[in-house]
Amino acid sequence: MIFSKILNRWYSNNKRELPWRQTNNPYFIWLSEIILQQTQVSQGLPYYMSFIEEFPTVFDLAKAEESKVLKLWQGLGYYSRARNLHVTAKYIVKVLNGQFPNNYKDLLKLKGVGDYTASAIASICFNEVTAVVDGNVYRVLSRYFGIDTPINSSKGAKEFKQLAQEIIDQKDPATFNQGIMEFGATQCKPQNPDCESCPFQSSCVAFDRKMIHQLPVKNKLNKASKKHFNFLVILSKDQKTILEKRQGKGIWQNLYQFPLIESKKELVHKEIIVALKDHEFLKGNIFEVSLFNETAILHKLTHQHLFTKFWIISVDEIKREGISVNDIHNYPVPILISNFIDDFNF
DNA sequence: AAACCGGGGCT
DNA sequence: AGCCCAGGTTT
Repeated sequence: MIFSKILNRWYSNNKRELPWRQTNNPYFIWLSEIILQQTQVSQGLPYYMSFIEEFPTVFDLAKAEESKVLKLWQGLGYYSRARNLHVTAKYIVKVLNGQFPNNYKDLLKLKGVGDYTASAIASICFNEVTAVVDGNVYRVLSRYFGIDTPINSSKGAKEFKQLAQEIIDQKDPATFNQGIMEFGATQCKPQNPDCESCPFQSSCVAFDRKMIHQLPVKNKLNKASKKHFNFLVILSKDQKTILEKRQGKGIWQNLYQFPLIESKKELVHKEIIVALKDHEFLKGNIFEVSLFNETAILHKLTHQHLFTKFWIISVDEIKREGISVNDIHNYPVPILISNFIDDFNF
């Protein structure tokens, strides 16, 4: 029996009921696909619910302030997704009169939409025969066909895209695409795949050769670098503090944080005092410094390990523009900062 | 082609 | 500690 036939049957018996599977509206499908990039359903689902409630249409999203979009995205990570989501919403409203692109080629022009997302929207919403290749599809195809090309190489990307395009169901690409991803997510899992009850077992190359655990092949990634973050939590007698908006290229762009001193080595109390003397908003000011967490908090990102200390700095008054500590919850902040705000009991 | 970009969950 | 995840953009 052909691949897509078995897959279709498996999917109709095993698919999860998810909110974005109740619709073909490209706005909702686009939103769900952006949220689910690099993100598991369990993590993304509550964010999807918040977004469709707050922004029921692309017009509502386009009207919003970026900081509000980032606030709603807070904790989900890869914040360029949220910034691009907002940029694209405004583009669709202002340039395309609210009309969503209805084919792969035009979808690909949207910021934040690459090959995977364009294929997903084009197939699910418009029945276009374009195969999706996400982490699940890589895994399923590499195992089923016994392909050991590294999936995180440009050669692998081409090879698997072409293969997926060859076996996709021409009549129902939407079900095929969603089915193969769902199959990878819940049955042909990275660890402990359920081969015993798998409908593909008899024709799966990796199962036949006992190679399930060796596939897919992935090139090694670089090790995470280590950095030390010292956040300056400035508190004045009139209950004000300072938050700064992160500018530039690096992580957490356009999110807010306490003033930061970054260093390659761990800093102790004495060194912080020295560094503070030069700080513009403390120069000539009398202040006291205490350390909130004696041992640094380790915040792990994919490419960076951040050893973090929060320094509590008491001053009489904040000369520079400060914010009331009561308003601190309104700003979009990295989860690292958000956790501190909760622990500190602002 | 390689680097960069979060955070949570599992083993 | 290492690996995984419903990828895309920048360099």
